[in-house]
Amino acid sequence: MKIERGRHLLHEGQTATDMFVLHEGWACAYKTLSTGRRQIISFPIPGDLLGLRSILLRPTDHSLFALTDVVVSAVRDSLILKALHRSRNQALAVLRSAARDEALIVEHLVRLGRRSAIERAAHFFIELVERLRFVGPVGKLVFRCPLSQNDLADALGMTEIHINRVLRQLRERKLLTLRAGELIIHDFNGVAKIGAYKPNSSVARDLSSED
Amino acid sequence: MKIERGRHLLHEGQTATDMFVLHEGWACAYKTLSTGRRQIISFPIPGDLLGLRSILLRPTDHSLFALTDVVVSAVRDSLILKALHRSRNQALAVLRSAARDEALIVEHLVRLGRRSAIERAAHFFIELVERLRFVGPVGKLVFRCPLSQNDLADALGMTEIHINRVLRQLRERKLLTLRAGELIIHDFNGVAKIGAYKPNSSVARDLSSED
DNA sequence: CGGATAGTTGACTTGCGTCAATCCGCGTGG
DNA sequence: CCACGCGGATTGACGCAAGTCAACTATCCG
Repeated sequence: MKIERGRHLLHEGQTATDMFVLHEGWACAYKTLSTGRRQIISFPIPGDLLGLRSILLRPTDHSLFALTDVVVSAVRDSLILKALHRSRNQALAVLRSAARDEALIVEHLVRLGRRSAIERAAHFFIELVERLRFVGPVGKLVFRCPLSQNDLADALGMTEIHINRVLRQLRERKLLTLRAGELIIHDFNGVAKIGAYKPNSSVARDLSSED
Repeated sequence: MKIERGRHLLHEGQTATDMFVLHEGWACAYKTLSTGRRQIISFPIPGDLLGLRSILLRPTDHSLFALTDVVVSAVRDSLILKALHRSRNQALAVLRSAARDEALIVEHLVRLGRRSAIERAAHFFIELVERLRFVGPVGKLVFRCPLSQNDLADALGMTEIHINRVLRQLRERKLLTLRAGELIIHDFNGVAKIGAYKPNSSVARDLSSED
């Protein structure tokens, strides 16, 4: 099932009947405040499960949005319920996936609460890179990263203008460059240091629980 | 099982074998940064399940700390696994509880990302009051609330000094008073307005899933 | 060429942090 | 009964990180 860039998979307040597995493309989960400001909760990437919470707690508290063209498969809620019943391993897999989501959200919360703008950005990019599973800590690393500065601002709790200044700093200090949808890490260790990044096992998807 | 004020139920990095049901008292879940700063993730209150994530993702990514003397019962991880297997309802109950936790954390994340200090505080207190289940939106409301200004600061992502100033403002504007472990809401609607609080169904514990 | 979308930059303002006292309530022991 | 110490709360002066406002530029695309 293809969804094109700029469309929603799920709207806040909606009563969802299915969740999604993301196969290709980038999405984000976000909430909107009554003032119109947006806070991005997470950026699911291919392989992630989206909207589990939305089928457990209805109506849903967040929106899901396609940042690029996206390929997903929808999973009907009744299927999840069946999976819970079927085998302990499947139930455990669902639960683990939820726990992993939560861990990522908690990490994001800590970023927002207790770090400066540049630390937040550095920490975020390192985590992102780790999630993309290119783990080599040394040398030049290049990734596709179609996030706009506006998206980053809404995720990292700052203004567009300020994330721009932060990115400039990171670029000038030869730490990383984000341009034209491409993220280049010039100095992994340098960025990790600014972000005070602690390697975290729950970031990587747990393969053992997939069947 | 009694735990006295100031003790930990769980340490970050530890490999937990059980989770807890909180019966009496107040606790908090937090993470520590390498700089020594602390970010409080949540304040579980009686009736809440603590540390589900810690038995699913090991070693655990957060600490659990008793803010007051606390009464809990420990639940061995094997029991949870059995519960998953036993009945679809029990599996669903565990999953719902996890989802509710996550919803609360997401709400907290949005607070930190996109609200000013006074908005964060106001929003936090309204949510707290709702969780304590005294729902009446009008009149004078009084609760036990043993959180120190330091705890609040670490939860709301600001300094002790600033939360003090914010509390003073809320007091002077006759909105709420926090003193000597007692929270008094003078003007519920006024506070809710500052916090731009949207009532949220997932805040209240879901009784239907308890058995 | 014009119009939309995203990124950049500068000047100015402000919310919140930092540093440094001081205060208050309370328990303990001389 | 008073002195002392301790943890938490309070206040003031000052500085800075990040927000706001307002252009301006680059790129793409029809």
